[in-house]
Amino acid sequence: MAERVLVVEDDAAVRRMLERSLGAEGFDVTGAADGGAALAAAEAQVPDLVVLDVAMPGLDGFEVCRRLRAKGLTGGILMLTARDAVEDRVRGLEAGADDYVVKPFAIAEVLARMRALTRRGSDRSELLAHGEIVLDTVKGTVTSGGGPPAQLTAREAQLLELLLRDPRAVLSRAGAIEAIWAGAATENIVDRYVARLRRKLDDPEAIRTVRGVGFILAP
Amino acid sequence: MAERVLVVEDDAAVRRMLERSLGAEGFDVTGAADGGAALAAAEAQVPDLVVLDVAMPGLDGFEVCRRLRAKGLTGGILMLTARDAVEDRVRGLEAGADDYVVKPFAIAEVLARMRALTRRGSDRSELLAHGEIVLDTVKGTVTSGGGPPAQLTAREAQLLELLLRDPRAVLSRAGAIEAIWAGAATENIVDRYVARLRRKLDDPEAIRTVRGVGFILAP
DNA sequence: GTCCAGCTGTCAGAGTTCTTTCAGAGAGCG
DNA sequence: CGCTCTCTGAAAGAACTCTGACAGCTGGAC
Repeated sequence: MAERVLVVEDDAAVRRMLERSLGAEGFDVTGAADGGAALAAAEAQVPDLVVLDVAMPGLDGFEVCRRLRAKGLTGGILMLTARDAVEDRVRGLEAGADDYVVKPFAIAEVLARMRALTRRGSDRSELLAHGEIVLDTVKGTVTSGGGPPAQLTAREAQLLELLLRDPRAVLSRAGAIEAIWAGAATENIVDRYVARLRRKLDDPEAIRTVRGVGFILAP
Repeated sequence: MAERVLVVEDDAAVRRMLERSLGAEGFDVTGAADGGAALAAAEAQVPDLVVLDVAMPGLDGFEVCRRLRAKGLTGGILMLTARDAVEDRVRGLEAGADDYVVKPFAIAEVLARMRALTRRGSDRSELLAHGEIVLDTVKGTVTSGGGPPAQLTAREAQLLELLLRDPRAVLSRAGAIEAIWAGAATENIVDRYVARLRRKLDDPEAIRTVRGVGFILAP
């Protein structure tokens, strides 16, 4: 029922982080530490999606990707590539990958790309809601309380999406920065965007501050 | 044990099909043919999930949704909307629905979304309870006696947690100061926070003073 | 190429809330 | 009654949050 995802990444810390995040999103996650393990795992149980690091000892990501496709894997393949390796991306796509995310990546971005890959063929537009707030994650617009839709910027939309994906949990500044800014930003940036969202939502109460912890959507 | 589902759909053929399919999946299904019947059924037995057709004569799905929420229904609401009515989806979500499926729908999709709804709401907060008091140690909120949750400050929450972790023991001032203030504070600080907790718990008796010894939760 | 507009991210200071102490009022006990 | 222990209001200081200002960046228009 849940989508099966195979995470292929040799760095154990990164792999565990991905496994945890994807698992929390409802994916059924399997990890593999190298190309050989990845091929074996894909054989044992065909995944719906593969998240594949390019740089690995032994079989590299391109080769794994090619072999998976050669075996007839039709699911989406998302590659993780280094920041400045433009040609790697081309090679990855040529090898049969569907999309790529640049390292260091924001979790939110990986999730968004994965959802885009699983969505292919389904006609579902991307709406996320909680209370009066409805976010269109494709257009990047929100409506709240029947008012006219407000256009959000990319960051604003990511932050609101993060809140909406887990509407009863407190989102910590650190968690938001990890998910959206890949861990590289001042904590104050979260406050800054929360303030902008509160203004665009036209309701300062829509996002509450939990002092010392983070932010949470009003129930 | 089984989740109670209320299916609200005016087309008898579709309704019966849903009832049969959901029943086969182990849900405990009740059907309603119009908005009025739905509200009555929800009153009689609060459902865990509601599957709600938007287009109905009389009270439409939006209105039913709004009224269910107004009555305090917290369970998931899944709306069935027409294919090309994006606006309807927004309206539905704004009215308090949690998700939607486009008609004509695949029964598998309805099931998948229903399972997603039952799975969610699992906000992995840590709860500590004793008697009527329930402390959420992540959000730092308490509810006591069914009232609305009160937000605690960091220190207040720490002190209450200390009491709740060993609800039958008397907590001495020295012990509390050791645990929370690392031994560096005036003993009076404990009295001060006990007083605040008594007020926020809305029950001065909830924490008793053991003269000459310390404090203990009421049994 | 240059200009412009909008988006991002940082900083510092204003604003708000929490923490802690103190002193004196209040309550229990012999 | 007198003593000790407990409770509470006030207030200073600390911690946290919010916001205006600003500079860098990007992408599009000309």
